[in-house]
Amino acid sequence: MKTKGEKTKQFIIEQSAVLFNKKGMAGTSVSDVMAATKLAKGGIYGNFDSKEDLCRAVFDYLMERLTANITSRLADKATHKEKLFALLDHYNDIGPISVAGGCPMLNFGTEADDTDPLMKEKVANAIKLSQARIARIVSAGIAAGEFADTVHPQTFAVKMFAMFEGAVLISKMFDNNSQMKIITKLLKEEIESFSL
Amino acid sequence: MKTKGEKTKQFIIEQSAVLFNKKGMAGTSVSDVMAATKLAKGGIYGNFDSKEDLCRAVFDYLMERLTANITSRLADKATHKEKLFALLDHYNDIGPISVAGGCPMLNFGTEADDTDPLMKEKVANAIKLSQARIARIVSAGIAAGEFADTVHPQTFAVKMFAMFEGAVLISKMFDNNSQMKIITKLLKEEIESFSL
DNA sequence: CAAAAAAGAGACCGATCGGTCTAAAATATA
DNA sequence: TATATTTTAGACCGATCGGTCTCTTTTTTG
Repeated sequence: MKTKGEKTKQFIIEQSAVLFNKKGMAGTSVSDVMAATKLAKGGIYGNFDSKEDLCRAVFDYLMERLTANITSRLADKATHKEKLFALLDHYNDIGPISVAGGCPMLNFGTEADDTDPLMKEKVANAIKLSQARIARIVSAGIAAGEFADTVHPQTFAVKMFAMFEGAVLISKMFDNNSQMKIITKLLKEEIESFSL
Repeated sequence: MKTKGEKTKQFIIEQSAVLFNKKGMAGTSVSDVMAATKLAKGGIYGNFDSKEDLCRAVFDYLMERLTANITSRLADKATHKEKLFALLDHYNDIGPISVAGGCPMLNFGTEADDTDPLMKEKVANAIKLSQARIARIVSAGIAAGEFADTVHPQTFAVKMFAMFEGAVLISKMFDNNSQMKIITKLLKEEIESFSL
């Protein structure tokens, strides 16, 4: 059974995740976390060595949630085209309203790149995994005879991922997802174009 | 003639631009700016009302520089295809090494989106201008009979810009521009495909 | 070159930063 | 239920935050 401490630790992560994703790592203070959790200093530092430590846990948590969300969306899809479309819809949903501050890879990555090498590596790894998921679906689709074997899985993954991250940034700045919709549409057309 | 104060103001902006672009707005302190400029508090606050004020000036400066750089790159290009290619090369150059911390729209935009509405609007406007420049070249290319009139300038601009911003993020996280090169290549192929 | 104006130095401000530590409270073990 | 252990509150720490203000220095103007 879960010990009290572990539950509190998880609670802190959950309550502060949105904060860090919205206001950034440097922009979120430990006092902010205290306010969000209604815990005192001791409650925070009894569960985390430092603010940095908490930041890393938060990023991991956000990526886990994101992955779980995607996994569940793809689970019941029969064809690989449907899987790719479901992936598109997922981004289409999170991009616009910035549900919890938008894509953590974009948020944490942009802040970490010149200041926090460890976090930077975590983000790099998350990007790798995200792209690998796309490439994997395309590969499987080719193997299943759904997609033309002229399409290069890794290249398409790079393209799709880059387009999305760009679209997330744009959608957030404009406070609407009109451009995200354009990007989604373009990618669906491209997927159709290499579908057999 | 330029007054001393104006020169100092410009000097502060130039010296602190890289700092803000690298470490972020929240992550850069006034002391950092003092160290970079070798000026005392009075020197900074005599020229800027607040740190926020300086941040905005820095963003404007970075965008001006970026625009000037692009303008000069496109100046001597004869065809619109060449202009688009020159634009691609520009991003290919700044993307990888993160010369001065990478794209300011990405850096400032990501940080500002949930915390600084004024900056957010500045970034949104900069994105609009960047996309408009691309769309304008494509439109002119169609008018000049260089490009097929089936291509939609605005849609292509959205796509190209999003792909680039995504590629900048990726390149920074991986500390290399291999994916930026892929993105560049894909876009060049697409431009070729609608060239007559 | 003298007077007026602008610019900058740096002491100082209260608030807040991330983090530590002890003592009390809550929980787990027996 | 008594004891051992874990967890949390919150006072406290020095450092630093963004920002102000006065006084000196430098620059501009006549």
